[in-house]
Amino acid sequence: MTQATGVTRPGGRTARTREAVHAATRELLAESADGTIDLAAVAARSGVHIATIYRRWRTAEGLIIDTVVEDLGTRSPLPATGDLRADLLTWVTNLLTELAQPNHLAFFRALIRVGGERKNGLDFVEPRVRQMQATLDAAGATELTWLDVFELLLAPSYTRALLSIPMDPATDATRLVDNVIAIRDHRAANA
Amino acid sequence: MTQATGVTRPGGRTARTREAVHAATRELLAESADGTIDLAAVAARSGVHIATIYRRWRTAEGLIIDTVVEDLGTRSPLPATGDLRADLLTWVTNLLTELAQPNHLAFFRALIRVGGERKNGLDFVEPRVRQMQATLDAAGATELTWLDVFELLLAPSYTRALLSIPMDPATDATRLVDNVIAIRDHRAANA
DNA sequence: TGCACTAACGCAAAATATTCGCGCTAAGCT
DNA sequence: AGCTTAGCGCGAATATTTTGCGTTAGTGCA
Repeated sequence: MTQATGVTRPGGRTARTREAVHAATRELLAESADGTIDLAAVAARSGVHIATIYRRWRTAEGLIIDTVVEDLGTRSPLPATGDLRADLLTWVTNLLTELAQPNHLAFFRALIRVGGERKNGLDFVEPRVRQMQATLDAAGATELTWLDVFELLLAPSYTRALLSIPMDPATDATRLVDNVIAIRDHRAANA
Repeated sequence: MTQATGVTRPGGRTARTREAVHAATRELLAESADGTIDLAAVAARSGVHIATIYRRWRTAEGLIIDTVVEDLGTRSPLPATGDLRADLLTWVTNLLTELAQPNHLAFFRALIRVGGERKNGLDFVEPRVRQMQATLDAAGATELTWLDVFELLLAPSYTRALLSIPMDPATDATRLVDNVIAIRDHRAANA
């Protein structure tokens, strides 16, 4: 025996397969109106056999998550100028605008379908929250934590998008951010 | 022609079928660990042919929503004593406790899967919000609207449950309610 | 560099899941 | 009581997902 068993082979053909399927998924997701993709179509467009897709990603949701998460890494950094209100406003406005895009909604929808079974959903939200922490630190907002950001900004934004409750990025972002500021001031006063 | 066409027939056999399927769904949902049900199992337990289930409810999600929504009507009323903080605390603590139950989680998950395609998700949340409005009115909290309740209490609670982010009903309910009170005070001061 | 080992793939068949066509039963109207 | 047809059961057709098996090609080691 010249090689240990159970070793993965991420390079070569496997990498090409992965990239081809991801590309096809991105395209079909962009064309999809309801954030759903047909695995048979992914197989046809990517040239990868459908059985391979089922074996590697198990479900359409898993494939969507895997694909979109890859994109999330290549985001523009968040503002951290020290002006908490302005920074948050920029961030939330961007978020609400993005959530109108069907593929981001598809991502979160897929995430929820997978739910708590395989991964902790927090693992996906955490990178965003981590970036946000830098904005909080720059503003010296020691009264606020990532949990506040999650509860006051992320959760309402995503939930409204998921339930198709219509929203106006400018107006809604302002109210949500005002809430954060009010809570911060309230805690600072009671400290 | 002695009868107009296109008339539905909700009584008799149709009603019996509906009830049998609902009962089977409730049972299987209670037994299910991940909030998923097998339509073949529903058909077997209810004695209703599986083709009928597919025809009437289209998908497992539709069936789950239809079943759980029926139960939601038979809830205990919310407290509306005029003590806003106490009332909200009772309500949110109950909500967080309920969300730990798998079948309620299954409901919301199914709701999101159906998403914006068939119904407006707000239609399901609206009854809860309407009840909550009575609590707000009793406390004379004119600074707050249903949207604030949705954004500050409902959205964070559901999102945390959906993403399997662990929570402690007592601690988390307190913080969420404190946020609402702080925002109310803040708006009252700036009025 | 070449060889041994086997992970990952393609293919086709099997197993499940979903939809459809058709006749029959019985709900609801007159 | 009679007539019409919505809604159901049944079985077949179609679509989706899984599995077994032979082949191809990464990867470590001599």
